[in-house]
Amino acid sequence: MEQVSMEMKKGPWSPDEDSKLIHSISLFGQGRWNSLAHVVGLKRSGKSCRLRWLNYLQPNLRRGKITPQEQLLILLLHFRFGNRWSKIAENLPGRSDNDVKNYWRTKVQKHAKELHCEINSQQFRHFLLYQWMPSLLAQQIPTSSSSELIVTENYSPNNINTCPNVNVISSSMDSFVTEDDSNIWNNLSSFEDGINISHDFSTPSDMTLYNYSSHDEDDQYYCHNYWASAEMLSLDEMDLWL
DNA sequence: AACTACCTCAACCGCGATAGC
DNA sequence: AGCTATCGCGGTTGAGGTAGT
Repeated sequence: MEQVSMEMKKGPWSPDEDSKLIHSISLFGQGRWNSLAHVVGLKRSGKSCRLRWLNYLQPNLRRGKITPQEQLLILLLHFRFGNRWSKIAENLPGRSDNDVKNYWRTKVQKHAKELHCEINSQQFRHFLLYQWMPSLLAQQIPTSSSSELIVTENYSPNNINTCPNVNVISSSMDSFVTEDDSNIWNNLSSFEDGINISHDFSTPSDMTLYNYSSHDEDDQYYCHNYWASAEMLSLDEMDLWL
């Protein structure tokens, strides 16, 4: 049973408490959180220590705004994992499950509320797939002279090459890939083999092909695809996040 | 400048899973 | 097998900051 005592301190951590916890972890490593707190005289529960370390003190944590590429990953991964924030956070280097959870609550749920629809409704999934995610994807463009995002609706196995109802959204972004972002970009660029994404051919009516292409100053051509449906975004055959 | 509304995010809680005795 | 301690997760809260009026 987690130790509950009147002596346990709650609320915001002081710099002194932080340094005590860091010192303790440097000596004994993570785990046995109650003991860690005790040996350096921290009047905090093990639970509180663990949370402070994972969400704030860990040296590899990223601070600041969730970038568009991180937002896109969160949306994609939420289709697959649902509210399993820690699972989603595993794929966002330097972000904690709390960061992901906070983003979802403050941004995504807010959008759903503004649209007067349930977060898990078909209507909101369509909004994510056809508006929000394409707009985020359009910001994922590496240094390039031109680029375009093509959204093809009403996909079926028979019209894969006919591309009806093509909308072209032009966009450009001069400085996308930074040192810190490169890892995330590597994840996104794996969509170039987007045909690997499995899907249910028996119900293809709302399947969508997201095709993102660009070329740089040297005329090197980039093409990234992924398939998605409003019902699900199944990435089962991708080993990217497994 | 003062007030209010909104936003962000750190921190808490409850609960289930797991490990160890 | 049953009990206790610990861990980890998801849901929620609220303090502090910021933007708008």
